[in-house]
Amino acid sequence: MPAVIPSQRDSSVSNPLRSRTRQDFISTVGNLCRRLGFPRSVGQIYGLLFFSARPLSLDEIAAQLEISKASTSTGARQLVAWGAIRQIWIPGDRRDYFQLASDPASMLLELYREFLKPRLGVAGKRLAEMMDGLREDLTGGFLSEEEFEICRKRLEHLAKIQSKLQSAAPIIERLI
Amino acid sequence: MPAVIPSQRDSSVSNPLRSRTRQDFISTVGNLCRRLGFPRSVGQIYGLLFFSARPLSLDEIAAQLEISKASTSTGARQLVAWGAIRQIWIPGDRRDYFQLASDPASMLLELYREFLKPRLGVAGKRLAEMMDGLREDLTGGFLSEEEFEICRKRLEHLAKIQSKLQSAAPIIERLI
DNA sequence: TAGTTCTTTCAGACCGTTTTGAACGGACGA
DNA sequence: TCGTCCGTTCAAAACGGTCTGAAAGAACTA
Repeated sequence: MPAVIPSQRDSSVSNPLRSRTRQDFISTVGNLCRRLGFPRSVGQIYGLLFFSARPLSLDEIAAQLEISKASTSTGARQLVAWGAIRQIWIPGDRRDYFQLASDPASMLLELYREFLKPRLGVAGKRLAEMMDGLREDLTGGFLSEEEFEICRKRLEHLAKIQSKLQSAAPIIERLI
Repeated sequence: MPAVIPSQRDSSVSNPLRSRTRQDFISTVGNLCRRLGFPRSVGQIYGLLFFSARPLSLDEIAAQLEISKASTSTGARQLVAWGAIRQIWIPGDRRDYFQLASDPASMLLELYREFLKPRLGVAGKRLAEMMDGLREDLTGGFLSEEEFEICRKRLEHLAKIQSKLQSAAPIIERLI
């Protein structure tokens, strides 16, 4: 029988569990994620690894955060996909270990490229389609001439903002 | 007894309700809001007013979107606070009318100023506090020397990113 | 002051998402 | 081939936040 659960590791190493700052950090990142529309657990995992000097296994992460292995598994894979953490293989150990990726800025870049950038492109197409649709609605008699003109102006204004943002994209990328 | 509910307005005006493009726009903005963590109804109201040539009353908005007056009231006030829409008083009419604010870009600016910018400032203070807390945890024996050093480096990296973003703030503001 | 009209507030219903325990599947060693 | 060890997937529960109907509030008229 196994002597202890994996999370109760060698206590000769000082236990970061007792660091209050670390707890703060974990819950802060957790809340940040929640506000951004991601699962809180994703942020917690990142926060835990941020304050961990060595790679942690799935079981260790789940035990220290007191969340299920299921959440840990999906959350960790999410973070790996974003380039926020790395999966480490330790020879002779069948477990997956996770470690913070070296550069937190690269994660920001990845998130930007995955979420914001594609949406900006889609938005441009979408706006163009809408302008066409608007014309059809006018000829179809679903809009008066006056309404069409106002909507057209507003859509064009939006399109201008969109192209401005899109042209700013390379600047932002370089910034990070 | 009232003859008709206020939303059933003079049908001599061509009815934008039948514009398919408009429906698309409303649901798109609604979904966008939902993804950003705001109520869908807020986006729907904005979308409706975006395609409306004249100011609409609370009742009209609620009726056209088929949502409750309660949601409409809170949502509209939210949008007014962001500068996205304006409240119009029509002499001799006690109802509140709402109209799209002239400049959608100014709403972006307002949202940026209200949400992103203050958070950046708070984040800076927070990181500084954490650095202090980390030192305390070290002297308190809750962290080993090695762990402290690693965490310190990472926190400093974050702080660098934070200050970079904060210094970029004026650039973004000028962009919009 | 009573009555009307319109907006806001609030407790509870409701909905979508995250989280969980349990079952599954794959890889390894004996 | 069996038993063990891990990671993933799945249905269902739990949670958090929005939406609603009803009641209260505010502003005005007669």
